[in-house]
Amino acid sequence: MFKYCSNWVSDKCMSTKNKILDAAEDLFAVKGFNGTSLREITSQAEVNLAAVNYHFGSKKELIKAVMSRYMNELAPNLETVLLEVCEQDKPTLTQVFSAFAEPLLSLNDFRENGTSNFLQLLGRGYTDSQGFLRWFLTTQYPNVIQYFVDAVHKAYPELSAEEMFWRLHFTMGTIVFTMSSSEALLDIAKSDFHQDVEIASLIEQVIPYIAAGVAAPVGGART
Amino acid sequence: MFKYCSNWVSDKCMSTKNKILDAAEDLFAVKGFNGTSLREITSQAEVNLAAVNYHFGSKKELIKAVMSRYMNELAPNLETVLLEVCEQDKPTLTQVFSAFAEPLLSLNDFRENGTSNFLQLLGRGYTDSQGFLRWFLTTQYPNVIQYFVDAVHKAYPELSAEEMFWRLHFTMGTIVFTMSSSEALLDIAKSDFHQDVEIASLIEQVIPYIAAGVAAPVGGART
DNA sequence: CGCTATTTTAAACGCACGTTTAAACTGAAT
DNA sequence: ATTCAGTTTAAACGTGCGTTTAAAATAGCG
Repeated sequence: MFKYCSNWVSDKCMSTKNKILDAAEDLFAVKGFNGTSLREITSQAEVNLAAVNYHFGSKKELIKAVMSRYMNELAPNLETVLLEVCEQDKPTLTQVFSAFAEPLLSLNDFRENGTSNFLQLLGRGYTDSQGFLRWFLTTQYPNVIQYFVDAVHKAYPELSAEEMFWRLHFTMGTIVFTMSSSEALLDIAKSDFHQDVEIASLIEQVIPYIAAGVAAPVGGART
Repeated sequence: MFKYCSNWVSDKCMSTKNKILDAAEDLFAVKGFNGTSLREITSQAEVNLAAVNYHFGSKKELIKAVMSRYMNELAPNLETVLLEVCEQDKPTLTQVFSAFAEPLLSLNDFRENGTSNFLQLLGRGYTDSQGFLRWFLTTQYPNVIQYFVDAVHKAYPELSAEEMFWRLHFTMGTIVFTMSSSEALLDIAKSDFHQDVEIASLIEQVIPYIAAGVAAPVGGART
């Protein structure tokens, strides 16, 4: 009775587990964690309702598993590119933020709609469930955050720790909010401007914005 | 049997209605709309469970009522200051965004913790309940949005409509996300930097960030 | 007061949720 | 063929939700 089994188990189990993860991911991204029931998930995954509790233990553990699948794929790549940026003498903020683009976009090879799904999940996790996912991410993947802070500091050393703290959270807000409502926004943009905006071009649009925001002069100077 | 009564009704009714609105506002801000039950609200308001459905008709209408109470207070003030900014020959983006500060902060005279409560509610409304509140706000208070767009356009006429659209949504994201997690962030800041950060100083911090973001050069120039 | 309209109350309704149970099934090793 | 761990299944459990009901309490007014 090896409940909550890991990845070495039989193919049949893997298939069910992954069917659940795939369905949960799609539904969580669109309707949020609280807004998605296990019955919806198991129905879309075409597995039995009890399978979630059998394989994952609880809904909360399923949420963690969905996020971990992405973070375990993404974290090493992010650490690599951020360290690369830090090797330069004087990186620019645009370089720092642009470094995120490639690892994020490569999530599309990992899963269909991987990039937008992951960013939407990130957005959900920050507002749903009273921040337990923020705790989960910051404790499970501290290196990514540390390397990022180091890179920003190297690009803009005049920024004090407090200002850095706030501006990085503003940036997180920009990304996370934009992506969690990206579906609606892309629809509006499509109908208003008759242009097909992809998630990649959205990332391109947001980089100059956050780079300029973080680069804003300190101490009340005016723009 | 005048159900769903308006404001001309007796004092007793007003009292119950307002007790519900006050309790609902506080709980919605902290736990979100989906995360707050009518039983929590009526318990905190010290009224009967059925009072919500008697006075407001449904939970959804209660949510609208909570938001309307703020927007009806805020919208005229915002329209005034934005029109004032527009009267200048060439307003700066910092002036445009700074114009929001005073009306937002005056919500603290309207209700205790009015500013942070309202901004948190705004954040909840954009991610909870699949955007029905976004529809509600944009259709009920279109002038505020229009005047704001006009002011930004006057401050930065080179910005194309598409870029304006995205940058304003990035800005919305920055504000809304920051404020919806402001409680947690202010706690972290307090323990990390041993400084007591108020909502007012948070607004001061965010204005240069978003002003610089919106002011970022167009067409892929580097910072 | 007595009548009426309004508000408050306690209780229940039906429903959907996450979770648990125990039996049925599966497939490989003995 | 039997055994048995691992997996799937149908059914149920208890809980909490938004909402409804009908009776009781309250206020306004002749």
